[in-house]
Amino acid sequence: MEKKTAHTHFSNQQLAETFRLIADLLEIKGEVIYKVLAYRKAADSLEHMGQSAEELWQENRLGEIPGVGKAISEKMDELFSTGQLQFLEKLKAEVPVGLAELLQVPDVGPKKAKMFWKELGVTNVAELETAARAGKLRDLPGMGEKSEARILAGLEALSRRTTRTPLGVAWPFANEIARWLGSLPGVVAANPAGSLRRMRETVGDLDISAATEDPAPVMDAFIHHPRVIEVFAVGDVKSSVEFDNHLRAQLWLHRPEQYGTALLYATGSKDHNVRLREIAQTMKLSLSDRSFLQPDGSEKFYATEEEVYAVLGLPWIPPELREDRGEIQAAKAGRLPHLIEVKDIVAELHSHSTWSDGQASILEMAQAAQQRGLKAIAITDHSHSLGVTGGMTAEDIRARMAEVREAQAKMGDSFTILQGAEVEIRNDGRLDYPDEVLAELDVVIASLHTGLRQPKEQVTARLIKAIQNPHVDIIGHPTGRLIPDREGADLDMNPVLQAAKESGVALEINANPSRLDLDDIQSRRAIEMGIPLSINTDAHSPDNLDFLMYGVATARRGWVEPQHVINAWPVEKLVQWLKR
DNA sequence: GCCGTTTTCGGCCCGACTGTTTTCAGTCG
Repeated sequence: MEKKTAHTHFSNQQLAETFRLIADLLEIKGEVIYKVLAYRKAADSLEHMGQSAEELWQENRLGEIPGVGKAISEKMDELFSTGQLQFLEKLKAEVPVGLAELLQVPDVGPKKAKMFWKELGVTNVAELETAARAGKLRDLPGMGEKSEARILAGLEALSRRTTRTPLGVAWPFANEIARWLGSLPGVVAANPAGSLRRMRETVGDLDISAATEDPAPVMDAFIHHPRVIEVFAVGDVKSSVEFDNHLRAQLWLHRPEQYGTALLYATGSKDHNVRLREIAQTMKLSLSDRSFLQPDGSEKFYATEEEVYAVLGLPWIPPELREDRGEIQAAKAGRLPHLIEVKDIVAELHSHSTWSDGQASILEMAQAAQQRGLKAIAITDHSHSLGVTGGMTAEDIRARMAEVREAQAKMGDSFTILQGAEVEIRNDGRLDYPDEVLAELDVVIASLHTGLRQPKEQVTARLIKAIQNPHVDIIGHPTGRLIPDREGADLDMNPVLQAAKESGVALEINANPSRLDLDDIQSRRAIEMGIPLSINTDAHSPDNLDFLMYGVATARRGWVEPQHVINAWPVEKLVQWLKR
């Protein structure tokens, strides 16, 4: 059959946004909630699947997407074929589209949005603010002065809130709070939960769970933590605050004997939990955050997640896998991956010294790596065309070799320093050094730093040309994205992955929490294709080496095992691979 | 609107918190 050609291209992200908008407008209109949830579920699937919906559409395979049935398939078909969606246009004529953004305001949901629209003619956030300031909200049914003030505060928070918080900011802070909670009298356990525990690259609010027999003093201590600047809600089991760094956090308290179900519930993801509850239902059990409800109405409590999974006939599933991306089926079949861990990494293959924009000498970087238990480090300073970094010329590389040898002598035989460079991929896809210079290096990383906004065909061809250079070992931060500010290059990933597979080049998972590039989904596709990965910190100073945990976390979310990662191999095997 | 080795029709998670209420509605996770 002939392949279909799209009238208009839509990325999965764009499709997801379209269906989320439909869901919001339908909900405000008052459509049955399950129809609304169905659109949101389809949007989630589109966002989280590794494949492009447009490709599936071309092959008439849209129905394979979980949560996409006849109606939503037809809507995507119309979008690809015509660039339009009549259903949405009619919906917009019924419900002002600006009302959807009202749902972003804390304490404003579909019911209130509809009421503000019908009673006051409010159709967007700006009009809501005007109405609230004029004191018009307080007289509406179910509203009062307090509700009006909360919405005003919510509007202010909304204008202040930028984006989701990068993991690299949220993780250290949440753990500091959790450790502090754990040190309070009577607290048996305290953990970050939610997307933070699943190590998603960005997180919204922080979810923290703790176990104690005596919740009142713990809750009281929490809301009076010296860094808390606002308390939004406080109850016996749950409270919600904002810290002075503008991170918001919820604390859930549970009795220690219920902590297993509680932590599982709070960790999510929502979809993972839904699957677990479905399994429970087949066993005539009802799983909640507090217990398993038995058919006779009694409850059984479990203190650990391991016990909860065991009741369901499953092994414990690492939080990074809990995204409903096949982990439950794998657990059932006894085929969970043996996920890579930080301790599996033996070598850092992407680091910088004072020979380019790094802050430390080669020896200092090597010593810092050794202190962290590594057996080898590649010093991969920038090449000269990346002017801002003070990159090396070919002559600099030869001069640097002497310093590497000196540092190697001081480090002794138990630690290896590799000669490397992070070579710029120029605008035409050629590398910054001639082949004979590249041949002298142990490790060649090729990276894009400029021209990331080139058209898809051009930037993809450029990267593939670099992949095909026989001296290149690793592609550094392949897409060039920066979290949360900059989208990566508009790469066509299929041919890029295919080229990496054919050339046997490793793709990097850059562990810098502002990069995490490749991401979890792309990493999983790469290992499924048999492409080797390399997890590196891109350290510009000794303490940057501690970014490793974020790269490993991203790899774990991508189901990566140690054998997939070249710098988790024994050093001898790694060195041999580099010489291939 | 989606989905099905319990169903092609009838489910789809539900409890905590707040505010405005005299027993509940809306929001949130």
